[in-house]
Amino acid sequence: MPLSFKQRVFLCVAKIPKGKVMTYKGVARAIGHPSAARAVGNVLNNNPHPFYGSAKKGKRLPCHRVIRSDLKVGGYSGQARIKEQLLKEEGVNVINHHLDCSIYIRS
DNA sequence: GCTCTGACGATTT
DNA sequence: GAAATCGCCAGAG
Repeated sequence: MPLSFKQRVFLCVAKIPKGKVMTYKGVARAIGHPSAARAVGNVLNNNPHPFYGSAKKGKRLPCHRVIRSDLKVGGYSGQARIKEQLLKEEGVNVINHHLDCSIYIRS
């Protein structure tokens, strides 16, 4: 049985290396649904393993590394501020509320 | 099976 | 360049 849409999103986001970010569109295309960027956002919203609240274990999902195609931070369960902070901590340059285009992975 | 929602995307104003 | 509008897809009720 093929993995669910949310499972694919989960795995794809988990593969994003530290210090790099991926767009919702990129993730959507990576899992075979180029126009399902919105659905990807839904999955992350329902993501059971938030990054900022996890102590250890590999079950954490670095959803903060997923940004909008506009290079904007996007949302984060109502705490977009935390997301931006985490990105900065990982070496991502945020310029005028826009993320550095040189660290964004295009598939 | 239909309708509403949403951490989006691209285009137009 | 920013804001508003329409279109998009997968989940939940």
